[in-house]
Amino acid sequence: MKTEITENTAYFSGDEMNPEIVFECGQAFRFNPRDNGYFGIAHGMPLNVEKAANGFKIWPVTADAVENTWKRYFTIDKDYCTIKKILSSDEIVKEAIPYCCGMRLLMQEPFETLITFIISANNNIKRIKGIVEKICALSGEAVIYEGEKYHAFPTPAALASLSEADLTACGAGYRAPYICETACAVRDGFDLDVIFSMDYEAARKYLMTLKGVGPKVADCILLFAFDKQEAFPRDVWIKRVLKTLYDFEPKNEKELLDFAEKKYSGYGGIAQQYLFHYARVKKLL
DNA sequence: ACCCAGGGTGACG
DNA sequence: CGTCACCATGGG
Repeated sequence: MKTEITENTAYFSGDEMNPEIVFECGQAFRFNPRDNGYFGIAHGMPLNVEKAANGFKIWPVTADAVENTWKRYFTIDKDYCTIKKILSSDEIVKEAIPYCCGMRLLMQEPFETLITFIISANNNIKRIKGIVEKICALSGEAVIYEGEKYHAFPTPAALASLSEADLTACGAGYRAPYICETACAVRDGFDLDVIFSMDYEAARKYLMTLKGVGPKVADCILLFAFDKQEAFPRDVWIKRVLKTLYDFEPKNEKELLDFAEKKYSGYGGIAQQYLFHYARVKKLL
């Protein structure tokens, strides 16, 4: 996509981007509707995101932040037009694509993605958002924007300093000890950035050594923070889609990954995201 | 009261 | 390797 910066606003054009789909599709939990777009905190900075001519705009930004942070966050170099063409060879994804106009996968911060998807286990999106906001208010650094106070997602050290009781009070339920243990592990040296240089299989195993991270959560983290497009998170919705639309019920992990690889030629994660959104808006049982 | 939500853990074959 | 009870919380 093309980038243009005027004042404190950056415009990206050349490919569709729909903030509503991007932020309501269950990959990110800290952006909410505001005016004609969405507003949230990412990388410790406040950000508005809105549709614009053949693309979208974000503000307030500096040229530095656009170059070093936001281009990457929004994966603006990824060409969804081509990906859609490839995925259209599957008739069922082809039917889902029109419902997903402007969908993009983000590259979110690894630690935030790790913790929020631990919270996502056996939970629903509305409640996940509530829990995350409470945790941020409790231990995230304050961010002031237009006179209002917001909070960054906590650092590993800040989150690790909370007690299980603190997290339970935020509504984390039985996931509280998982969050504590995993936050401590990262604070004490578990390296998340090394995952960028690992292949999908190795990265998945590595993440699953953390408490509260199983196969599905690991796939979400790999897809939504590390851009590992082979990841194929399998939640209750996707299980329904595969059964209802493909008459397919995988017996094990390998059978599912082979299916995804064959059907979606390396873009399983993106196909999955289209199907997830499609299933939800169509309320597929 | 029951069922569900972007599931994982630990125990047991 | 597969199965299964159990886990907390709030909304339908």
